[in-house]
Amino acid sequence: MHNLTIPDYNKITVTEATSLQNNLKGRLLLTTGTANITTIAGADISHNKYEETVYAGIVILSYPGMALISYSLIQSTTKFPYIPGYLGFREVPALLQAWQQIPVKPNVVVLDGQGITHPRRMGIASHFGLLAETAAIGCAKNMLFGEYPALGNEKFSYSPITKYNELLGYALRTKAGVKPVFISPGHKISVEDSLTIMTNCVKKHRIPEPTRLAHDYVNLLRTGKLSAGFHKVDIQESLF
DNA sequence: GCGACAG
DNA sequence: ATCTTGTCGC
Repeated sequence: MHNLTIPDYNKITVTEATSLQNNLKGRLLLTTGTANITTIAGADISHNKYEETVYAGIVILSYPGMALISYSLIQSTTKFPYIPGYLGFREVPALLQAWQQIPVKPNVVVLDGQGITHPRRMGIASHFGLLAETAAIGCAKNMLFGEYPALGNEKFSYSPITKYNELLGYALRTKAGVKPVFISPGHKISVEDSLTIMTNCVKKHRIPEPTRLAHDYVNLLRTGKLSAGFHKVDIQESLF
């Protein structure tokens, strides 16, 4: 009585997609369940312009050390175009494929996009978290929904993202004088913990390590420098 | 109706 | 997102 069938995203219409988002949002859990986090993943998609082929990847790092442990890469295709507000329908299917070939799942996954800072609270992080049944956080480079007051120019300055007086996430300055990133919980995590966790993932770049490395690795797959599959990283090699 | 609009 | 050269700053 609570299970709904997930349709084929290659055939779904935008109207049906909106309906599914409204159904899925009722299942969101915005409290943190994971007591101790020792591993965190970053997920991202890469593709060549005008092509339906997508290169998906999930990298797993130690937390809070941020050392690369392993990564899962997969090549797939999508018919769903990029439409603001519906990113999950385009990227989640391929990401779930990459997720399935990971033998030991990470404690939390960081997605490149919004979590609940979305018109129907169903940004890609919430969408992925629900379907993969995992804790997930959205870390976006740009805003989609909500407002935030100006934040300080110093590193780690932050300000709340709200909509109709409801706290949805935080704008976080990861480097002094640089545009902030936008954090929001996806699923199975709280707004406050999302900010704390992402703050611990910041190293030397504007983009926190999980999605930054995921982006680098899916591009290595797309350009043929790495092969699809699950790979373990033996020693601390600093490819990036 | 108009403007905005993750990747 | 991808493409693409130079350039400014730490």
